[in-house]
Amino acid sequence: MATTAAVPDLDRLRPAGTKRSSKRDLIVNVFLKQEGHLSADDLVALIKRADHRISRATVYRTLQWMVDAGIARKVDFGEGRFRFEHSYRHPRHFHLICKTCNRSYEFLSSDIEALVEEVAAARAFTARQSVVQIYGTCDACSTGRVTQDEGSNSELLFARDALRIAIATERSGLEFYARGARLVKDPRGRQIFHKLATEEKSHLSTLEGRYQDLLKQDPQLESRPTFLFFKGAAHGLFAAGADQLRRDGVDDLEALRIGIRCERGSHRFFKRYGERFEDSEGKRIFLEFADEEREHLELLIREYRALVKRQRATGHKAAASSKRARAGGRVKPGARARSAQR
Amino acid sequence: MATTAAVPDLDRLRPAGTKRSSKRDLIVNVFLKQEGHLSADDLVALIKRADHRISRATVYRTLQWMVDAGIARKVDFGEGRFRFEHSYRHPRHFHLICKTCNRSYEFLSSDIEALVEEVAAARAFTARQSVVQIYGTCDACSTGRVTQDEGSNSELLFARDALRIAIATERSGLEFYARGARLVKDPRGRQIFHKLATEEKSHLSTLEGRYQDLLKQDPQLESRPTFLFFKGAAHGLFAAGADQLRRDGVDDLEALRIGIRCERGSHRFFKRYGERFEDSEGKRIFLEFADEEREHLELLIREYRALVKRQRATGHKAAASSKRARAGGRVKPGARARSAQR
DNA sequence: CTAGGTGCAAATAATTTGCAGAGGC
DNA sequence: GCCTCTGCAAATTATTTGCACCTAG
Repeated sequence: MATTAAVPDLDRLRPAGTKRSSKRDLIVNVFLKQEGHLSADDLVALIKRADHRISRATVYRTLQWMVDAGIARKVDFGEGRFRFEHSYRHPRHFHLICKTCNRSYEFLSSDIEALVEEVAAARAFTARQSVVQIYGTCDACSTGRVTQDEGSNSELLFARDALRIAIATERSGLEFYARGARLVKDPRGRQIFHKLATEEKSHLSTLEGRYQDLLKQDPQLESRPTFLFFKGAAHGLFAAGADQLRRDGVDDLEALRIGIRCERGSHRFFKRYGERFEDSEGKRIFLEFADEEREHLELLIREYRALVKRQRATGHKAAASSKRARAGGRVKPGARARSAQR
Repeated sequence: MATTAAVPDLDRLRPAGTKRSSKRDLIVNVFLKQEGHLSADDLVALIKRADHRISRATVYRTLQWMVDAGIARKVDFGEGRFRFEHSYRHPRHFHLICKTCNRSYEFLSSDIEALVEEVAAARAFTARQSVVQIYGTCDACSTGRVTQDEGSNSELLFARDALRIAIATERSGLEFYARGARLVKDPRGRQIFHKLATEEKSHLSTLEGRYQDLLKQDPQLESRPTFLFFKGAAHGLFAAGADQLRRDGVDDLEALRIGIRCERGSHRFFKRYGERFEDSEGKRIFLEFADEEREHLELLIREYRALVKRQRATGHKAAASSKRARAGGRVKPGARARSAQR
């Protein structure tokens, strides 16, 4: 309910050449105050209660208008009629649809999205949108337990899960740098890892603070079911990196390269992932996190170059590392642009 | 077209208490001779051509009848009306839907299915069926190239891809046993691995022969796009096992245990996977493969026990291995029953 | 004043149904 | 002969539209 309770003042994002009207305003407001997936008929019934002189046709026309304005999204659950859900600040998602009670639940899975993209690519198909619907029986219906408050808007859930993912990544990053600081022998190299571990720790506490703030907005937020399913890329990256650090024969340059690889992957992932959403808190979280990862990346690259230079000056291992030095150099800040792509 | 061209004589799988009728037979035959996704109206048009005295209502009634009989499946591409596709010997699948030409393409992704199951489980939702639709523009429409012969029924494609997966798994199994035969020091242990490598090799050639037979049914079969997308479980199993073999300190018992783990995982996967399909060649391929894996599994377990016994008799490493011996023993043939669950 | 916005009733579109006659077993 | 199948026309359901009138900018 709290979702878009306050009509986004962006109510004026209305389609060009469109006039304001009190009836439409009423319909839009009633729609926004509801949650879930309303059929045109549900909405007509609600509207009639508020003002029975508003006609069915107007409701249909307004629904279409809302879809054009980006306030509503038309969804088809195979019932032979359409339903409408909030679209403003409400990320596109997938659905679990209970055939017993006809309620529907939302979720997002970046893992599924990634596979869908792969399939489309394999068939040279340009995917514009995808629909994933799981039909069956919901928990409430199969256990007969009370209808949980499932309410909670997905904007909040999305932000919560985005933060959880960012935090998990940050933690494994911290673990990576902490281990690096222990394993690297060269005092200078150790110092770099130390510095980055400190950085990560501070980011981590920022993120955790933010997570706590979010929880304040809804006391039960933490206990609500997962909305964003995700195992992808970034999670495993630092863990894998940490494993690599443990292998013997890892010199300081190599350790830095591993760090660069991790940060680059992480940055790309979050950037790309954040970009696919409509304006929302979750989107912002991903993009800001991507930025922080980029800063680490740049820091690592600077240190890497400095180290290469120093070693070259000393003639130390210079020959053995020069090829790789160039490989690391490829990842200069300018690479940012490329990261939006695939 | 060739799909179900010959009306499956199983035409008599018609719903109980139902009589035969020449009109219905006609409609069913016309439907089966078509391919793709027909709307009720498309079918009416086709029927009218053959016998214009058949009414629209009868076509609708027959469509419902075919759905009940398992000959047709009702699908919804969000067009505001339903379409119907073959269901007999035609595995459930997902769709790529071109908004430009309105054609739709089929695919199956066990990877997506697995994720969908995970999501459902996380939400305590009992999934009965799931829909995955990718909307966009198909290759033909975006490149303007000729309409490929896409025809080819999915029964064949499914069988082809099932075989490819089985072959790939068999290959990696072969690789695993071959490596085992090289690495294991104990002559007896080496012999076991050798034997299994030989087994795998013979299975492999059986599967490859079968693959060749399949190709004969459709000269272009091999070049058609992937129908079944799959990276899952079994692929990586043996590869991971092979890696483990390379670690030092792997004694013969340990090597056998690794083999057991691989075969068990592989067996479970194929069994479970085969079971989720309707009767089809692909289903059979998966289930037969699961059986072969089970035989290997049993063989390995027998050898494992024999080895444990021998070592115990010699007093060799007996103490160190006894705990693990029991762990291995858990996997007795009776475990077959359990593998269907999960 | 003029281009939207709205109500009402009629029009579509896809699909279903009641009923009387036709046909399979 | 009984019960299902069929045609036809009318009914239903979800949604759209034509048209005359209303109202914001």
